[in-house]
Parts: sequence; structure tokens; C-alpha cells
Amino acid sequence: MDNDLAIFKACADATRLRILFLLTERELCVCELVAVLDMPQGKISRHLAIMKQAHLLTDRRDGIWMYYALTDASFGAMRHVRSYLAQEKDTHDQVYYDLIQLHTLADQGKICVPHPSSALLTQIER
Amino acid sequence: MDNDLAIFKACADATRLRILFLLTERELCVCELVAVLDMPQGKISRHLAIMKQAHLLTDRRDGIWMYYALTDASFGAMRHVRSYLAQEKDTHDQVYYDLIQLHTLADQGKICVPHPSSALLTQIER
DNA sequence: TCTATATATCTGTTTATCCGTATATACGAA
DNA sequence: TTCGTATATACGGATAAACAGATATATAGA
Repeated sequence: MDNDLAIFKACADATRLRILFLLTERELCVCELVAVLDMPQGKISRHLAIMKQAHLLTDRRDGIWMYYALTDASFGAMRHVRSYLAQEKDTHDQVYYDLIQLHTLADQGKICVPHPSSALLTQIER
Repeated sequence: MDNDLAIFKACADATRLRILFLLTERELCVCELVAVLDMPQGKISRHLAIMKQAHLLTDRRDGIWMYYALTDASFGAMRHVRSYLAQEKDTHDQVYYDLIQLHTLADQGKICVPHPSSALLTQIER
């Protein structure tokens, strides 16, 4: 039950919940989250570490960027968290605004390149 | 989102999680929870109040007893909590032992009478 | 190697949470 | 009203969590 408890604790914070909803879109790197949520980078990293420790998130490094994603576990509490995130996504204004902010910033190329494959492309375009 | 946050916070405690799993069986009065969990009454009441405030629980008074039950809300985060409780109930040893304890104590009539209708009966039996 | 950028972690402080204990309230019966 | 039982709440201390800010680490590229 300790594992489930850790998952509930990891969800029991406003900032972390906003991050989780954002990650339902796609994997995101830290600088994207910093830009969208407009919070200090250290704060974002700390919250990501907590959720990673609770096995809510996985991370992968691509060059200088660290990408975080929801774990695709289809068992235990995580399965229910995932269905919660998917089904309640549209019901919260805060999530709506955060997603708009994400897409706006991404479209403007103002944040670190979303997909590593397009990193080179974006640099060439400048 | 504040409401969902309150629900996650209400689930993010070991004692409260045990109470929630016990309440999947049936509504319970405070003294039953005190007996099963073997914890101070004030502590149980405090946790119940937190969950009630998060709309996870409803309460009803029957004479001197207060009965608490899971809210049957079929929307929002509560719906997912309910499906979590139902589906993960069998996967935790702690829950298993708590349920045994509940049934044992109830069978022995050592805790406050579960159903108000049988309260009189039990008193007559003594 | 050195530099710049992205991310992680440490430090000190503030705030929130949990607990034991004590007390207050609500109800039924006398 | 007074008593006994069940429940709720208030108080103070201990522990944990969150924060801002500063610093350390990692990587790519020169």
C-alpha cells in the first residue's frame, strides 16, 4: 500500500497536478514546463523528482534535455491516475489555459524544441 | 481543480486510505473504525472530518452513532477514487487484515452495533 | 581543455500536516 | 436536569513538505 500512498501524495500538490495534466499531451522537457508554468527551474525539477520517485513519471535524456513522460503502467493506482487525467482533462480551466500556453509557446519556438528530431531543423530556420 | 486536489490530499495518508478501503464494505460508525484500526477516537474523527470536507465521505447520525460512508458521486475525481478502491481492494495485505478484523469484531459483537435495527436486539441478548 | 546551456541538488526558512492530549458538544436515558 | 456514552474539536509540539535562492553537475560544441 506504500506504493499507492506515494502515488496519491505525488498527486496531492497543485503544481504537480498541473504538470501531470500537461504530460497527457506528450512528453515534455524541463524547460518547457518551466516556460509554461512560469516557475523557477529548481522548483519544477524538485516536483519532477518526487513524481519520478513515486513511479508516476519516467525520464530520458536527449543531449542536454531531460524529457519526462507519464509511465504507461496499466496496473495498480497508476492506471486509475491515468484514466483520471485523461477523463478530467477537459473539465478544469487551469488545465485548459496551461495547454494553450504550451501550444502557443511551442508554436512560437520560444521554448526548447519539443522533439529532438526537429531541433536541428529549427536552428537552420533561424 | 481545487476540489480534485482536496480529494488527492484526502487520499494521501495511510490511515485515511485504510478507512476508505474499509468503507468499501459498508457504512461504518466511528467506534467501529476505532476498534478495527486500534487508534485513538480523536484521531479517527479528525481524519473523517478531512475526508468529509473533501466530499469523499458523507455522514449521517443515528442516535448517538455517526455513520460514515463513501459518497456515491459518479463524476469527477471521486469516480476514479471509487474504482481504484474497488479494484485494488484485493491487492493489499493491510486491507485484507483490516477487513478480517472488522468481521471478527463485528461477529463477536465487541464493537458498537453495526446496524441500528439490531442495537436493541443486542442489548436484550445481554 | 573551456564555455554556455540545461538540469539537479543543496541550504535555510516558512508553511502545512500529523499526532497526543485535553476539552467541548450531542444524544439518550433516567 | 444530570449522567454516561459517542463523537467532534481545540491546543501545542514534532515532523514533514514546500519554497526561493544559490550552487553543483552534465552535456555539446568550440
